[in-house]
Amino acid sequence: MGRAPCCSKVGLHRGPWTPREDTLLVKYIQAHGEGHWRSLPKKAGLLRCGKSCRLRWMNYLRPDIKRGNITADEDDLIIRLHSLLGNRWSLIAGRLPGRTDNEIKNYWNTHLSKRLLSQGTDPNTHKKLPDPVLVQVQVQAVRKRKKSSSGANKPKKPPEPEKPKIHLPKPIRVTANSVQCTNTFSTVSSSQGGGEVLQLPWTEYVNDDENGTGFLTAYYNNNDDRDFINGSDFECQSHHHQVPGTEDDSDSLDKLYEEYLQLLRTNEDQVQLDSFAESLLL
DNA sequence: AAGAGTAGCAACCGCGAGTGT
DNA sequence: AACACTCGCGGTTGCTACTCT
Repeated sequence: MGRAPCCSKVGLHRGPWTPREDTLLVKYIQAHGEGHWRSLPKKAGLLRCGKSCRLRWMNYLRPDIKRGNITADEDDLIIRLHSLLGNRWSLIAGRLPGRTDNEIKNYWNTHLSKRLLSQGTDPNTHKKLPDPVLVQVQVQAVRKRKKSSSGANKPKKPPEPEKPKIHLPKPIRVTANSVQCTNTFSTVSSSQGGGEVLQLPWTEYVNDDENGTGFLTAYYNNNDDRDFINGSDFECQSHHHQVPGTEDDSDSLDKLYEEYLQLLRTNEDQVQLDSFAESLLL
């Protein structure tokens, strides 16, 4: 990506993680816990730098992550928190259980900032844009609409109403039918041959199921450390479950949201809002 | 059907803060 | 006080899928 590597990475893997690498990482963290990222790759048998391992774990493999389907409430909360906190994604993420800073940052950059712009709001300051800028933004939006509707001969799909985008985890480059998985893992005993089964929050390689929800299940056994590139190495099990520790997520979201609304209703005083923002920082 | 353009997002990077020696 | 090391954060990049022409 154009920059010199931050540390010596001779012989280290880069780019997308393979299922095998994920499995190794998850297994290691299950056994030894998080932390000591520097030494972790070596101990876990990974040819990755510690940073990469940490990132992968934090943004993708952690059991309490919920991915996709950012709700309208969450949308609103993100916008409000951003107006208070700015680009402090980790703080914002901390107020959205199961969401990662990276996901929120991406979601902001690709959706919310554009939406605010189109509504005539500066996504950085959350203030109304000055008219000339607003006009420019609107003109651009109109151009874009014209452009996208100009090939109007063929029957087109109806214009999508600000679609609530469903974020599926990015698929790994293995060809197979996809299914959306929730995100957790757990180790259960296998009914097939007594090997250990590691359930990963993976979303690909597995056959569709009508709910679009399932686990990727990677089979392990002690003397067969498979390379999971081959999709046939997986078995998908459908599960519907509560992500651990999130059963009152909506509650806490609601509470926070209510708290904020209350402040807005009862007091326009910036000092109060600031102190609310301060409290979020703690 | 094919190429060009765009959107989405996982992963990378540098930097700064915190901590230990 | 100075240095080394680790970790976490926010900005950026590049790959892939999708859409348009």
